[in-house]
Amino acid sequence: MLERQRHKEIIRALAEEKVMTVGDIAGLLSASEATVRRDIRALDSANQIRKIRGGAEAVAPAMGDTITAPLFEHSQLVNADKKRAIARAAVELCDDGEPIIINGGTTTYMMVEFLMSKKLQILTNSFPIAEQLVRKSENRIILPGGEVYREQQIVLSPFDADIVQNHYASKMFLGAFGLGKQGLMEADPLLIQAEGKLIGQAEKLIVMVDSSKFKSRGSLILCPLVRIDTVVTDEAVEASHVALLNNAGVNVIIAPADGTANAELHAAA
Amino acid sequence: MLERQRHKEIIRALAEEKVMTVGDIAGLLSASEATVRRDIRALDSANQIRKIRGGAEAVAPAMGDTITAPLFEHSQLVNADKKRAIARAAVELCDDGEPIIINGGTTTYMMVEFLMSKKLQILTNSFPIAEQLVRKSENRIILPGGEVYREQQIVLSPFDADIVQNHYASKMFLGAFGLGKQGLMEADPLLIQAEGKLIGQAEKLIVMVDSSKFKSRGSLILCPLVRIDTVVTDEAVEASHVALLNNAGVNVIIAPADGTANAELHAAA
DNA sequence: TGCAAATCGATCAAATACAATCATATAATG
DNA sequence: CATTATATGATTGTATTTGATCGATTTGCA
Repeated sequence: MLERQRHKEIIRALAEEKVMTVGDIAGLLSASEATVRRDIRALDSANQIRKIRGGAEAVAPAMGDTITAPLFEHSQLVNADKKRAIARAAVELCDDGEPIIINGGTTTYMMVEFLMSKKLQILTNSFPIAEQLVRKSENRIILPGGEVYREQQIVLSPFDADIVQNHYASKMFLGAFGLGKQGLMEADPLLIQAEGKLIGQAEKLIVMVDSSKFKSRGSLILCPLVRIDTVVTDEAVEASHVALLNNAGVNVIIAPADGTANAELHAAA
Repeated sequence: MLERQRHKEIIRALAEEKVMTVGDIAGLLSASEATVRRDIRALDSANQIRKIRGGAEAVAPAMGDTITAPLFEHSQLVNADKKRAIARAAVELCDDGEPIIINGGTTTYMMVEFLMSKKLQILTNSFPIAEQLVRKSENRIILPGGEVYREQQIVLSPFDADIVQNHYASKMFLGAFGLGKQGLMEADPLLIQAEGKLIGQAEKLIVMVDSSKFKSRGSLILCPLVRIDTVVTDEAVEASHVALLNNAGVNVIIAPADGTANAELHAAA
């Protein structure tokens, strides 16, 4: 049977059964389990079905149209591989059930892929992150109140009284425009405002920056280095930058490019 | 049996039984108690059910216009044509630029289609409404802070301090579980709280109920009839119900079934 | 209050499912 | 026809899940 036929049949069968085991599907298609696993993986990455342990399930039919429109444009493609590796390493720092905060941005958005199988309590101002995780994961999602800004894709309110004040997390993940000895730099005043609100509600700050961010500078200082607990970056980072961070008491995790090996930890002095 | 199947089955069973022991669930699933405990813990941390000593209970005895997830698709089909007509008539009441509030629910969700071409300032606790309008319209979308409840598809917070306090709207649109001379009825205490928060921030209440809602009753009174400014319903509504509402000072708009003709206004006495 | 029964979480061994790899079969290409 | 590319199925080692057991904790009842 052709691959295309199998895919169609799997989707059709799942529309009825909702959930099927690998064995069930293999029997239905008269194909080996290995092939079925490959089909499931392919259909899952195409968002046609959802891969679960033991088999597959139909994608949760939401109220409206199924949405797969691009959430971000260009900047997501810049250093995408590195950002993905960084995101993977960052998610590995989380334990199930842990309350975390995720600030909006293209780098942190890459975490979604790895958060799917987690069960965390996630407070995020990122509308796309919330959207994906509400639909496709079992994480508890908490949103701050405010207006949804389309350009930045974040939820932000100019008011102080917000339920964010009632939440506390062990870790907060955030990207940045630049990172240097002055601290964490940002360029967009709106983002500064959004991040500032959340930073106070987390114990440890985990900054996710690809190595190019050590060069670029933002005009606005978000927080000093000492406030940062860990920086997750990629292999291309210079040793001097790692040393700078370590001296400021910041741990540095270098995410492996291929994602197979373990992340390398450079503990602060 | 697959983990996901068990989870689904547990949620489904709890929707009926409200509360079950670990042993009951283990028997139902033909699984060991250890496994059931693990499932309960997982579903509890995902906020799908609540873990209690000895077993588990449903997280909310939710019914009414805001509906539990599995029923959501189906209930959207119940009276879909009427709900769509009602939604169209409701949206026609809005002028561009106007600040409005939309409460979550299947009836109000039908407004999305007609809101696409509008440019309103919309405060809504409905996650799917926000999702659609953020992506496909130019309306300004404002969300209250809180957790996203998957069953009800709404954003809700147990805390009082919320940016909702800083917003005011000329109109609030909401569905209901029932509507009678006692007032607007709802079934879920949590929803009462959520709706109550929003109701205080709006000048005029516009209730959207198909004619079947005049029969059904909720156990909880959300607000008295006099608080309601307008009721939008369908052609099948009985004259006595219209009279009842008019006598209480409530305007009644009857949405035409085909949507071509104009809505018919029965002004209050 | 104190005791017994029930429930819970942690731990561990067995069962199961997984991804990766390799060999074979099938199809496409020159 | 030979060769390359692709798809399939089997195998292997690893990771996850499951169910049983045991001590700790909580609950119900006297």
